[in-house]
Amino acid sequence: MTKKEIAAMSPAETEILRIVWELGAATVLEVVDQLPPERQIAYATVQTLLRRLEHKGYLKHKSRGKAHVFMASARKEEVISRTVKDFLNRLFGGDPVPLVQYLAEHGEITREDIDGLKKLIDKPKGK
Amino acid sequence: MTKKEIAAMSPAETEILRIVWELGAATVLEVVDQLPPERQIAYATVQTLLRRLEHKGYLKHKSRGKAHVFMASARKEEVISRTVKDFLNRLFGGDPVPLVQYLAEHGEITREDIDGLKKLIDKPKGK
DNA sequence: GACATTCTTTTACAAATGTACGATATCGGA
DNA sequence: TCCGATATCGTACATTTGTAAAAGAATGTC
Repeated sequence: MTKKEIAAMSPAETEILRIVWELGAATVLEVVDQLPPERQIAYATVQTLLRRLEHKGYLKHKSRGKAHVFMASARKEEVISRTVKDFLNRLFGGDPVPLVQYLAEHGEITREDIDGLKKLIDKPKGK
Repeated sequence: MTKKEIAAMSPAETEILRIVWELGAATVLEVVDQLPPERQIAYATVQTLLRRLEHKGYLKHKSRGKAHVFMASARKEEVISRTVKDFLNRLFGGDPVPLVQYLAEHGEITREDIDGLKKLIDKPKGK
């Protein structure tokens, strides 16, 4: 625990958070329904994960009827930034090139994707 | 634990493994010396991590004098593949494009990197 | 208003993780 | 051969993680 403002999340939590992001806002059940078929975990488990994410500051919730609707609390951009950076540091010592290289070599990204990226770089965003 | 042949490694372990890969082969002390300054953990801790990595099948060791020299046991390519895939699944639902996009937007990868990638894609490797 | 239904809260618990101390073994010298 | 310096081994232990059952509360329905 270095000096991280916000507690890191576990892999399982990460997946749940992603689903909430995807849905914008979601109840426990909605998250459960969104889990990939090869990953069936109990309703109660998802609930625990959501609660933990809220504790850690990633999510907040409000009530809709009896159900809790969870939604992002921390800025997604920032969370992704920290998470990717951390991953990169641990697996590649911080150098992103081997990662992207890996993706390219394994056909995970296509030519078109790359052309798109080029545009992104040429035209620095948000300026 | 789905049906993974080899036990997943923890973040801390991942970092240690990367260092061993980087050095090719290394004693505990050599790994310790390679840790980034902002991450100072005790000799004994590194030892434990190395031991655990060996147990899980990522490393093996042989003795050089009194010291153990650790080196890769599992195929690096494969380990990276699994690790990246898992990360991608959890944080981006498996889609690599947002990840690379993030890297591009944040100046983590440059124009040149991208041009290099293009070559990789155009010329499918190992064929 | 009693019930079944649907949610949340509380509580649990084994396994994994992060971190490290103390005891023991080994090696190179004096 | 005894000593100090190095290393490893065994062990420990508080947290976090992954997973979930059980108990309690709110709701819509006859």
